[in-house]
Amino acid sequence: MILPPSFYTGDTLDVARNLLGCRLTHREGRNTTAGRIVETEAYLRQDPAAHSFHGKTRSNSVLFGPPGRAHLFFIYGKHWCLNVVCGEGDHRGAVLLRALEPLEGIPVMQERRGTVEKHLLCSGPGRLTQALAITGEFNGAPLFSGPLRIISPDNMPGSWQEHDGGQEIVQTIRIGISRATDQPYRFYLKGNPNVSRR
DNA sequence: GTACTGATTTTCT
DNA sequence: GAAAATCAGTACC
Repeated sequence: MILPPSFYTGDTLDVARNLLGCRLTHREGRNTTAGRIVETEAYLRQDPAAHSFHGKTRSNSVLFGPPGRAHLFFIYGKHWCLNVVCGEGDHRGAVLLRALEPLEGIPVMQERRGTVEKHLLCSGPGRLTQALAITGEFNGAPLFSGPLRIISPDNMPGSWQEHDGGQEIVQTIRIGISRATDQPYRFYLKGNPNVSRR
């Protein structure tokens, strides 16, 4: 089932954890690409590392809008990164999708990424957007309707953490930031080869 | 396998 | 003008 808007109004850290195991799909005619989310990072409202920390600007305005939408930002002159807006009011935050396990449209991903190695297709925030062809045009797009969607795991909702037969979740510090580096807001599925870094 | 470095552009702490 | 939630290539173990 498609994750409903209400899923995203929860606590940002819970959303980051519960997104693990869910499926991100991009449907574009015959080129559907999809992957299972295996790594996320949470960025809270009062978080010096968050892009929203210094207030609303032109590029981050989506972070101040309704939850359940995509926020795309361009970084280091090359890469698009995909945030999921979540929380409500003062608790609003964002979840950065950092890595997927490729599931659908793998040949298309290989072509877009310029490699056939499965573990290099979506193992990083810039890599997964390139593999699924997600760019700035999706900034503000909903994740519960339209071409971009996040689907819950196939079995019972509420059992994300068990759905892989006791799949363990690792919680640790975030990557690639220079502020609030000691906060354990990164989550990934233990042992998954598609995680960007151990 | 890890470690270092350059690329390239958008944004505004 | 500097910084940025990154990646790919190269060097070396």
